[in-house]
Amino acid sequence: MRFEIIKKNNKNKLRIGKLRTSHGLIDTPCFMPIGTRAAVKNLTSDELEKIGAEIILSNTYHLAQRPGADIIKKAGGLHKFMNWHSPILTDSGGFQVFSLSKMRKISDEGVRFQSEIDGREIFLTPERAVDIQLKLGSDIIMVLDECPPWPCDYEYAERSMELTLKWAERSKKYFDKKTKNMSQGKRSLIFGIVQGSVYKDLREKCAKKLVDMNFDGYAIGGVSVGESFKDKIKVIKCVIPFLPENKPRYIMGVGRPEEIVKFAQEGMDMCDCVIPTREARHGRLYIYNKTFAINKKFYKTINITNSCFKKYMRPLDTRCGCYACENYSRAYIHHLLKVNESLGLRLASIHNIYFYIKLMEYLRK
RNA sequence: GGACCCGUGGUGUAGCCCGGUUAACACGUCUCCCUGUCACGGAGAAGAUCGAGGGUUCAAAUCCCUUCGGGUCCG
Repeated sequence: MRFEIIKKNNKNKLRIGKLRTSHGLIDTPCFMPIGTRAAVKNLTSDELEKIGAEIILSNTYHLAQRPGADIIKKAGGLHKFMNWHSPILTDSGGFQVFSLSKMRKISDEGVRFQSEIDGREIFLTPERAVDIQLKLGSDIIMVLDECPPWPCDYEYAERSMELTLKWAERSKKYFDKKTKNMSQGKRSLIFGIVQGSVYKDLREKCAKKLVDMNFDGYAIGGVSVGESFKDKIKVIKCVIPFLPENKPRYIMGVGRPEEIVKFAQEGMDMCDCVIPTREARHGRLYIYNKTFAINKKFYKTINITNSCFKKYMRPLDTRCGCYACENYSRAYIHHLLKVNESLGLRLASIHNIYFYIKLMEYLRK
């Protein structure tokens, strides 16, 4: 078994488990820091490891463009390339179908992007996306999907979901063919992605069909594109009953700490989000409140660039065990960000990722 | 002694020649936003009665005169 549930919470649907990948075990529920371009921005792999990150996420589209999958393959794979020895999940480029929607065209065959860097064409098909991810040496491969925008009318959502299903089928078929001779322990995992926007019947249909294809895990995509928290919960609640108990569930691209907690309590096992790293760079830092009560307001945020921290000589959080809090004051980090010193970005990122990683540890207790 | 240049938000400048609605821009300051990263990014706010005084004009940062401050060149 690649995924094992160790303990279930009797008050809610939270489940504590372990997922076995070709680069070791990860504890779930887990949060995956994002390293789109083979780096979690401003951090070394060593720092990430010390923070306690067990798995990171990287990106097919961006790496295919620069430096190119072949170069990473030549380097000995993404792990070796970036000196990260724990698992890596790679997103397929499906999110770029949404985020770079101005410069791409979708057809049944795949997605044609016009590079935002040099204008050249990048053609992703389900097969190519799998191929690239295999070259990268990804531990968890995501199928190419179309992440539809929000709001999204029913007709579009349906068409889009059907396309995502077709692509999922092609991806799985291609993946199976390419990996049939690999031993179970070495083989990457491949996850399907449930789409269908906020429409219950579409989500349901998509989930059922994907489960029939027998993926190693199932993701819920198409969230965190502008819809409300309630919509996200609604989607999760309608999808989960159709997902197998013994496979990991991944909610893509979320979220705020309180959202992650709720989703884990609904039975989600994995999540990822740019929030801790991006907001760190922009000065918003996460601080736990005195009593860690998971259902109440358990944290606050501060904007470290605010002038009130100019002379604040104590750490961001005196109870936090991160490198930034153990060694530096708010005033120092305030100063670094104000003068655009990259160390500021680094310390802020360390703190926020630590916050998220600790949150998952609390959840697993 | 003579000729000339420059004084505009905290800083650096544009606008002046050819006068016309709430004086523009960059940086700085302040605040907010960020959800499978086009992202050290984005949005907004505060802040100058244009060195001072007078004149011309319906109207002056803009034209004229005086004056103060800073600078350049010639003797």
